[in-house]
Amino acid sequence: MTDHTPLPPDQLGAYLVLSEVSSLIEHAVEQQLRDAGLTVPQFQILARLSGAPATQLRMTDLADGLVYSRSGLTYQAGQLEKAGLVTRTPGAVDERSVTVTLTPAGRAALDRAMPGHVEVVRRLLLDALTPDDVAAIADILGRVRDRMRAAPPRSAAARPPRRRR
Amino acid sequence: MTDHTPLPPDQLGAYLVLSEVSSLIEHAVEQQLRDAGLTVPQFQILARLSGAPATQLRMTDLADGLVYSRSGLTYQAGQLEKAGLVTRTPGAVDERSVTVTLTPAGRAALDRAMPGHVEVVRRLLLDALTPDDVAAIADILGRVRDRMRAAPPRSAAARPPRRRR
DNA sequence: ATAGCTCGCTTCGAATTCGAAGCAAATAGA
DNA sequence: TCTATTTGCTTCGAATTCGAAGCGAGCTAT
Repeated sequence: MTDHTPLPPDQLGAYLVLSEVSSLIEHAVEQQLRDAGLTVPQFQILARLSGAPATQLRMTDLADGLVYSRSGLTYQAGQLEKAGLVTRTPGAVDERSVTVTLTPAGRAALDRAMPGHVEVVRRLLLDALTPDDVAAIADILGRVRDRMRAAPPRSAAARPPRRRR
Repeated sequence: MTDHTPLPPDQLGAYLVLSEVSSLIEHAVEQQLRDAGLTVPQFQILARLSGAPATQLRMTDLADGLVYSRSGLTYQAGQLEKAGLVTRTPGAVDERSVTVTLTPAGRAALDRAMPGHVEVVRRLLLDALTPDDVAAIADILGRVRDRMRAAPPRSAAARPPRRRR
């Protein structure tokens, strides 16, 4: 009953090493960002905003792309707002939506955190990669990502019908 | 002042796609394990125990390898013990250490969760990889991991001197 | 226009996370 | 040996996480 054909060792190994490396990087990044006074999710939010037109996005747009729970995003947006790194204003067209905008202070915080962030990623990951490696990673994992994104990952399929009492 | 030579786009891309893919996999795995009544850290602990001699390890051995805080491990070990999946006994040789042992119920829980786990990993990751891809991932990320493990990642260097008052 | 759904976000409570501090056993140094 | 340090783990409090439930705005079909 517990059959399901176990994974071949090499496939298992590839999976494990992928998890391990990204865990280690994430934890190192977390550590570094702590020194800069930001958490990982906060940094990700600011980074996304900084790349958006007019440095603003709706909550929903932030949620996609960030692998994050809705309520967690609300919480972190609140934290960022409290810290003055971001403003939340009612959506222009849709009264329900909320537009999150990067403030100058937010930009500054990001600029302050970024060099250390880059340094960590470079030291832990990039310096160990040849240009060919970089290309291979981008190619292979890019295909994997596209495949995963195609079959809706988390937000979709969620929200079961929601029957009314 | 904010210089530090930004990352070349291809390197940045490789980093981002790596993070993204592993995040997506982790969240999918999390979801699947939830159905099996386990959390990710619990599953990882059980999995490591199942592969250890006599299916037992000391807390410290568990801590290394798992990217996890000490106290978090204590917490999860407590949960697993409460659920009867694991026992904690004082270490045989060193009175301070704690030996964690997989129980038959723990083994059963793992056996119950594993097929679904494998299925998710296969569907999301492995089915998208050619044998060459698998080899490339293992090779490249294996090198990265070794390099990271060489320069102590988290447990080491921690514990600053701890001066006595 | 209006009832009933969907959508975007927030609130809620419970569970989990972390780092710092604490404790006791082991070990090293004198 | 006896004192100081290190080591292995737990406890503590605060912060963050999640999913479920809630709320009101917007659609849609009648």
